Amino acid sequence: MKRSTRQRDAIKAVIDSAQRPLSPQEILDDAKCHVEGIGMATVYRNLKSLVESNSLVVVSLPGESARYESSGHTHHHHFHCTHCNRVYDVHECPGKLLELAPSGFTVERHELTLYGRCDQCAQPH
Amino acid sequence: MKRSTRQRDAIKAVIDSAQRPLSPQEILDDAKCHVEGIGMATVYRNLKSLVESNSLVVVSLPGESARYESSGHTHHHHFHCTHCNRVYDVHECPGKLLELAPSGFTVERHELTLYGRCDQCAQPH
DNA sequence: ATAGATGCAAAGAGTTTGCATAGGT
DNA sequence: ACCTATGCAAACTCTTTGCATCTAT
Repeated sequence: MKRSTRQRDAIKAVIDSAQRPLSPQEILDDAKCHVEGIGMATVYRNLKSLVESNSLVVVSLPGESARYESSGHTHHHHFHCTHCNRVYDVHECPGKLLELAPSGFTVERHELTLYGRCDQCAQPH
Repeated sequence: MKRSTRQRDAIKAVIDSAQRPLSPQEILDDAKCHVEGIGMATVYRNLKSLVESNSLVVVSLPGESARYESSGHTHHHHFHCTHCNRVYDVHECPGKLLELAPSGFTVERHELTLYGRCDQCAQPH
């Protein structure tokens, strides 16, 4: 039932080759290099179905709209550059988070977002 | 320059007396009990200025639109119960987050959200 | 009296949906 | 040939802004 189209292939290719989670707009811009004329509605529709089929995961950061990255990545967090607004993967994890919650609470999952400047936006002097 | 109006006072009162961060819609609904006819634009305008004057802080959780709570709380994180959907404050903090980012990156701030079951929703059986 | 604040409605920004057509199988 | 996927535009939701009016000082 899932057909292979140039648009869908381009969207997957763009996300799979990205080193960081991409916004729908970034995906559209990159996909246009592969398929001229591709529209935003197609991006959104494919993102939705690719998430449903577990090919992609949604990256939700506080106060941000959704970004998307390939599934199958190991547990990681994100670094949000306050200057260029790009989001990077952070593979380190503080761990020991189970103990942070009040007693009686069970921690199943956690999300950590770091904010600051990425290497390309290092603080000017 | 900042005048005291019934609308602004109502908005502050609603947030200050809340036990949890409130969405703009919740704030509007509650404020209508104090000032009939108050509009959403007034809520947004006041939220913005109250945040700028540090009377309120924005609570951003992944995938959620902004909520607002009184400022003056110390640094804390949030526990989001996956069962009852309530959000609790978590005052513990893992610390040592500066070292998690890739080299060349500067960490200025962080947000941590824990997901699981709160004490009232403890795993059945 | 004056300048900031309000309510309404319209404008934006981001995302979703309806519909006719293109295109995979 | 069939039926899904696409592109466009309109619809929707959330938030912001323009403007005439109101109101706290």
